[in-house]
Amino acid sequence: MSGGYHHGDLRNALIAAGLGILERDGPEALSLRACAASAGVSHAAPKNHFADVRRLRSAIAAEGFRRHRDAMRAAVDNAGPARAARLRAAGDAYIEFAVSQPKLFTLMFAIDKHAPDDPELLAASRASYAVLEEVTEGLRYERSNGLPNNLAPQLYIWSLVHGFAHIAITARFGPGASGLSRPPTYDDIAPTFEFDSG
Amino acid sequence: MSGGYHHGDLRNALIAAGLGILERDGPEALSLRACAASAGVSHAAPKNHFADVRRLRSAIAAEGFRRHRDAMRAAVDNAGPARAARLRAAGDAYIEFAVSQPKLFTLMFAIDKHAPDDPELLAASRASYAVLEEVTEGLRYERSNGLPNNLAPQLYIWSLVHGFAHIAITARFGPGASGLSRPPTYDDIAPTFEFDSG
DNA sequence: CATGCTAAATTGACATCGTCAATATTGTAG
DNA sequence: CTACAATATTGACGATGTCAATTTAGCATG
Repeated sequence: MSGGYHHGDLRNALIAAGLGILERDGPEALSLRACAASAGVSHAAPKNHFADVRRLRSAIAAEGFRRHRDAMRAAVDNAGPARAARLRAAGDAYIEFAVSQPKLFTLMFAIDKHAPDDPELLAASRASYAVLEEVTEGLRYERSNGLPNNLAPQLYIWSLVHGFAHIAITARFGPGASGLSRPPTYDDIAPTFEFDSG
Repeated sequence: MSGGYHHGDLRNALIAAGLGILERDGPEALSLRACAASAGVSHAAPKNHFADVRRLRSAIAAEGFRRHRDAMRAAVDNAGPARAARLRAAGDAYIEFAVSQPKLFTLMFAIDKHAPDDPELLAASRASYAVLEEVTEGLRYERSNGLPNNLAPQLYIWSLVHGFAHIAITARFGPGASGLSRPPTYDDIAPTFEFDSG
């Protein structure tokens, strides 16, 4: 079946091609036609699997979120039972993923380039967030500055980690490349937190 | 001079047109030709002022950073002398800017769409960061979790605020729209900090 | 085995975009 | 007044997303 008129698994082949093109040539080169060519099919073949370019990008972003989740999942599972260690492992994996694959990470959060209603992307991103929820469960969040404690600690941690990762990638604005001469880690920003007893 | 063969101030007119198109029709519509048409000139006229599309986007992003800075500057100047109030004002302005103009804010940090060496953009972004540096000066940053304190409090605050703003805009991944039913503010994430005496 | 249906891929076309080269126009310095 | 430099126009090219029409292959049904 391979090489014939019918590809067999063109949808996944296009996603794989897109991941390669994105990594190699950047987001501007990530076109429907380039993916088609890379997969060895004609320029209009993707139409049968993706309604438009946004759908293809959404599918690639969804694959990015799955890998993002897998990276955090593996790191957490490898971190032992201590909650602080698990949180740190997840944060490290989050940042490491972003820094090692900045183009994919950027696409994952480039909402303008997505299909606004892609259920696969929604599910994949929620699965990724679920790991953060898991490792921040039972986190106590006390502030002594007298301000109202409006936000869940999950969102606090996520904001901190995500912002740091995004800034490390962008490296514009402020001291170049976040002012670090080595890869950034969760320890760089880890705030003071305590878990509930147990 | 207006309406004639020579425009007079086409460069700024194109930036203004671009800001309008970005706000109204989104980043996909922000094309060189659309800006030219909106400014009432032919499709190739921008070539005399911007070498390519990336230069135009960089100029628009630079204008975004100037407005971003002005918003924080005004908020800080309006916040009185208390350091905590000034920090809060800057953080609020940062987040408010991002939420009220998400497309412009996104473009400002969309490094892939910029000219990598635009000095105007670099200067504008640094000026914006300078406000954050100012309001975080003398901030004490103590952590009791035994982790190394690697990062300057400026970068910690910036990561937190930027991440929260970016997440509030993206609103994908995790609880919809950051789980808030009202506009996010700096108070939502303000950590416990103290300033040096004085 | 033959037949027809359907999914999937191809070709060809079109509008739009960024970019370039050639040309035309204007303002201004000499 | 004249030449020149800056700026704008026109026309063209390749690349892209998308659509319509067509062709092919796999599969079920008789």
